[in-house]
Amino acid sequence: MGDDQMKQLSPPSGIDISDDELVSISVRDLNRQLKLRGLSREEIVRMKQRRRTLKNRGYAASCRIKRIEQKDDLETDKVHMHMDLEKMAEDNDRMKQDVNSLIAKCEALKKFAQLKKIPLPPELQTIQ
Amino acid sequence: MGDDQMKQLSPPSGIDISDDELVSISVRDLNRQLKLRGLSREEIVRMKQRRRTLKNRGYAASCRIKRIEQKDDLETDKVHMHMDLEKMAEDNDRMKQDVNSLIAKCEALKKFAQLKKIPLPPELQTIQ
DNA sequence: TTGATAAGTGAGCAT
DNA sequence: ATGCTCACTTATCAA
Repeated sequence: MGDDQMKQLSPPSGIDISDDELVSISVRDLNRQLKLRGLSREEIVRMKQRRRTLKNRGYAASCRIKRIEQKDDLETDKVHMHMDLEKMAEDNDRMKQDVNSLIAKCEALKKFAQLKKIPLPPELQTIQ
Repeated sequence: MGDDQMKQLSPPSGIDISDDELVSISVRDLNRQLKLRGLSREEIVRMKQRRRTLKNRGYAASCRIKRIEQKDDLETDKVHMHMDLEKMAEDNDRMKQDVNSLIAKCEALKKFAQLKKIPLPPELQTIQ
């Protein structure tokens, strides 16, 4: 399996190509280069594996970034919903006050009618 | 660095102790065992390293589990807040209707008064 | 020494 | 082949 190049993948066997070049180059171009310089089958396999490893390194990084972003999104959502909830609760309180003051107002009007002995039509007798 | 035992940490050099035993045994007992059987300094170092690696494997696992749980918690919170928001929105709508019907009721009472030519005291003339 | 976590590696799955 | 994700290893930091 792995044997000589652990973190330092760079030039494994006399071929000078940087990690950056190796991951970006197309398969076609890579094959061309490998043939152009006469590399043994072993060396070709190793070069391909190095490429795959470098690719994997990148995939792992984006995977981590993605995970963090998703978590951030969830946390942002949470904050927003908290604000929405608070705003709605305020609206609710305000309206509860409105309802109470309107009920009081109707009561007062009806009290006034009673005081003046004015009979109200039945549909105006209920409150709410 | 690493050389012979990658995934298969178990018996690295003739000493029979399972992964499970090795991670659970105390440092004191481990040292006792290591001396009891005559292990070379090299073997002792490797055994210690194997123990550390096994421990780390466990830490990594709990780290993963923790991450998943935190995400689940966030998602659960989100669902709950969604429900709270909906419930509050309903309350809001209901109260909005209450306010409107109460306003209508007060209007009707005042209309009735006007119709009957009954003068209202000023504090009863405003609505809301 | 112990525990936690970020980065990197390989396995395995899906496209 | 490419990309993603899991489990594992290693390095590193904190307690």
